[in-house]
Amino acid sequence: MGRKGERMKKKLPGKTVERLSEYRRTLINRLAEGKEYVFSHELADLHNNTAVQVRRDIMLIGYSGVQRRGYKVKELIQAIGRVLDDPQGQNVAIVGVGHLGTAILHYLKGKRPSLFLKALFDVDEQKTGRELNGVPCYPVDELETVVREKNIEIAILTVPVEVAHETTALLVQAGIRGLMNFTTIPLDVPEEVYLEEYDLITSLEKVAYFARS
Amino acid sequence: MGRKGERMKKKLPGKTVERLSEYRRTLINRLAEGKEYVFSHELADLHNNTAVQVRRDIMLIGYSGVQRRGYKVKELIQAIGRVLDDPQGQNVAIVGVGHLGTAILHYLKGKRPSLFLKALFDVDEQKTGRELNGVPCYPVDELETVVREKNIEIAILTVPVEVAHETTALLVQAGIRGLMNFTTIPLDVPEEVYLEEYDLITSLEKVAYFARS
DNA sequence: ACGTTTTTGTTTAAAAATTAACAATTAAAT
DNA sequence: ATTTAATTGTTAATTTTTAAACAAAAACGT
Repeated sequence: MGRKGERMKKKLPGKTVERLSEYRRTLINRLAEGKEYVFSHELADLHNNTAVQVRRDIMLIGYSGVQRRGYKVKELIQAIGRVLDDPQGQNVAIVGVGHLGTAILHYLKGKRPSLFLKALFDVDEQKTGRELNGVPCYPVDELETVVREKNIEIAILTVPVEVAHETTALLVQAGIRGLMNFTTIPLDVPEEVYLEEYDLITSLEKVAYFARS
Repeated sequence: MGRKGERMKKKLPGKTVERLSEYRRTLINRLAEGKEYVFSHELADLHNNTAVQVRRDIMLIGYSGVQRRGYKVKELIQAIGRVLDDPQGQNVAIVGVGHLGTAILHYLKGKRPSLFLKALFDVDEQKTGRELNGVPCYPVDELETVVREKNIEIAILTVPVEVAHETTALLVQAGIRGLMNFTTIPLDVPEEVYLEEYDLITSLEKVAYFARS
């Protein structure tokens, strides 16, 4: 894959991507506070990691700070954006508008300018056929049509666990490219779909384990 | 720490703990379906990882399967429980009963027999002073008292981001041992408190990044 | 102007996690 | 009974991730 000479941005390590996303949010806050420069050790302290880690992450995206003054906040935000954000933006849907779906709907609203929350899906007729928090909600029956028409690349799966597998099949069928799974069972998707599993119970059990003496 | 001869279970790698938690849930389902044995490659297929990884994880908890027949489902569940679960159980609270807190409240209910959801906290007087889904809800003012009285070790933080830091300070003050942060800013806690950050936006940006070609 | 200090960028080393390799064992097949 | 195939347990190798080390550059103090 990727013949010699072919142009092809190399993907960053997953952990680095996560950290960059976190740095960016902190930086946006700092910028709003009028801070012009930031040192690697400042970012490190704010994120419970080391200055070296921060510098390395920033090095990987090809941005350079100025020695003895740190990184220029505004430029660094832009540099992270060039790597993390798609220039055309990416369309997102939330599938399953229960408590969790609703929470995410509110979280996301207006947070990331290059991620467009374009559709919600639910089976409850109370919810479909109208907008929730400014986003149109469709019946799951129309999922494939809507996903294709609106060119939705990414889905957040917050349906009840009983229908998780069948809903995933629908999404894959509709040509989704990325999937965040918040249900409590692992999913199976084709290789070309990027899957991120997030299991609440697992996280809690992990905290419980390490919180013990 | 840990003088020679002192009994002291060594902690497992975090990743292994996560996987064990996931295996266990799958195993519980398999047991309910009447399956008596399971092969490492079956578990692997269900969790998008390799048979070697599964065997290695199981090896680390000191359980042995029987060759050519796999692992005995019931025993493996118990073996995982001996490692992950506290014999006395651990008490948990959710701080912030918005959509996310409510979602977690419903998720958790009756899921893990050794994690006891003992209290909710909120500032909204509509919610406090009564039970929600069978769990008593207290005003945040009473946090320290209730946490100490009920011996709550673990807190799930689902408050609005603006009060995340101050609420964390309250929890630390009250002697919490583990903290799951669902707010969108990183927290700072003393070393003795185990902190797990889960950032929704970061996860979504990661999916967006890797979903791109 | 010149040395000192601070902070970056990058290389090298260390640690952690994953994967591969394979001997040992056991059930099933012949 | 003997062979064959399948699966575990564990060691070794690889890869990935994190941390350490340090030269180079730039602001600051004198």
